Amino acid sequence: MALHFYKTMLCYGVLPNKFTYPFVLKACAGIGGLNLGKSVHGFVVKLGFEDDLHVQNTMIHMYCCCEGEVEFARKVFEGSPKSDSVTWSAMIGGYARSGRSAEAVGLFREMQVVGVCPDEITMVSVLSACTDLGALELGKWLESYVDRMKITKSLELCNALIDMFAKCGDVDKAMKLFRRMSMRTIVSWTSVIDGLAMHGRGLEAVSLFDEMIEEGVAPDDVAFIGVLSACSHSGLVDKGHYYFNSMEKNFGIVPKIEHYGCMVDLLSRAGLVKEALEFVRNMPIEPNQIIWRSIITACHARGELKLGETISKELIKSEPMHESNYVLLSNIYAKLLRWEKKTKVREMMDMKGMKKIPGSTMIELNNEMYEFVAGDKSHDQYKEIYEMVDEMGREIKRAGYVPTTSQVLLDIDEEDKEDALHRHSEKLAIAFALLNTNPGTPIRIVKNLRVCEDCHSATKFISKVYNREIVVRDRNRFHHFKNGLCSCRDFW
DNA sequence: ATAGGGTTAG
Repeated sequence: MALHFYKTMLCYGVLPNKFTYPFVLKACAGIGGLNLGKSVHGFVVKLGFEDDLHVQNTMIHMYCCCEGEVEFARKVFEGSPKSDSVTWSAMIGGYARSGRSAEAVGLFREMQVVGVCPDEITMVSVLSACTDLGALELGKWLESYVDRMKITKSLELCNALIDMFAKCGDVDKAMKLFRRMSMRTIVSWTSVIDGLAMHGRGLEAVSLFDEMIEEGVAPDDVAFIGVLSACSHSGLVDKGHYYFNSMEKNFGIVPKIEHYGCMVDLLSRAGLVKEALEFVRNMPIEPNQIIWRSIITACHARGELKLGETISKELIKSEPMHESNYVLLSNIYAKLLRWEKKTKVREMMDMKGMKKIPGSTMIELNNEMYEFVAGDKSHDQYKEIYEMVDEMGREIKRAGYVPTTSQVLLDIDEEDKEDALHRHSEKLAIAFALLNTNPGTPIRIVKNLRVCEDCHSATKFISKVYNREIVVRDRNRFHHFKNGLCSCRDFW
């Protein structure tokens, strides 16, 4: 609409002024078309408004909203003669939304060096980057910074803090903040329910959801995803059915593919593979690949290997360029000890020029994020780290650990497989943490994929042998390892 | 007169 008026304005020969452009650029941002944005940018330059701070700020925002065009935004940002908190927030938010969280945090640090004061919106943007990184220490520092600088704790800022604490591994702190809030929206409730769900505290999540309804806050579709995934991560099958059925009946919310996905996941994880398949058959909408993958994972876990193989093959046919489909099939062959078939899957991937997404683990130490990938030797300390990994291996074996070699992708002999397992990124990160932190300090790591069976088992032993609490955030949820046990109770 | 922000299945 705004753009329509702008075009009409130009047609009639009425000259826009510098106040016009923020509106126009904002409309472009909403559409996200790069060419449109560029042509408006051209007009801005022609008319000489490019040095106006407001125009620049909206221009940065506009480029950030065009898919994958943060670099254009960065150019405008670099070229701005003046900047204020809005300029920096727009750029930091742009990086955060495009998954370039480390750069977002870096820019926030730069902002302080330059001496521009962040406001509550800047803090929301940098907090969401921090959440993505899983950097709890940074998050805590940001919270204290907000207090120190007397930045207004707006509702959105509180929500961002809750989400940060929950996703950085401290749900109890998230819960405390939530309880202290005077005003809460559905977003506040959902953030803390999701947080509890991720930590496997399903019963608490469910009771909070009930409390929300009692308080008269109507759940929306996102809140239902939260409560259903809480049921799924904690094996609350009956409760899951109850909430799913209540969606339409009591709240008039038509379940979407995500909700069906949660239900399939709930049944699959609970080991009810047949029921999950039955549920898929009766769904009124087409199941997607996510749903099939969660069934295959269940087949793998429950030993329904033939069924898993059949579905995997179908999935590869319909989505041949998705590497995780091959990984699932190859894991099934590994469990069947069909190494030749497993190698074939690997060859299929190679032929299509695909690679397994490398597993990586991040860890925060002394205000710095360190990233490890399997077999990584780029770190200064790598010799010590590998020695520590070997020592860890010896110590936990003595405590009863038996390596789970079936998930190693390569067809190599048992000893080499064990070796490959020892070089998994999380083991490197844990060794690095054991070397560089004081005894008894909890270790927090963030994985980009799901934690593998062997690392899960090894980490349990490490937590006992080295007397450390180890908190692992993987792609789906948290694992709190303590004294040889994991909070997921091996259910994940 | 104009600009930047929070929750989403595996």
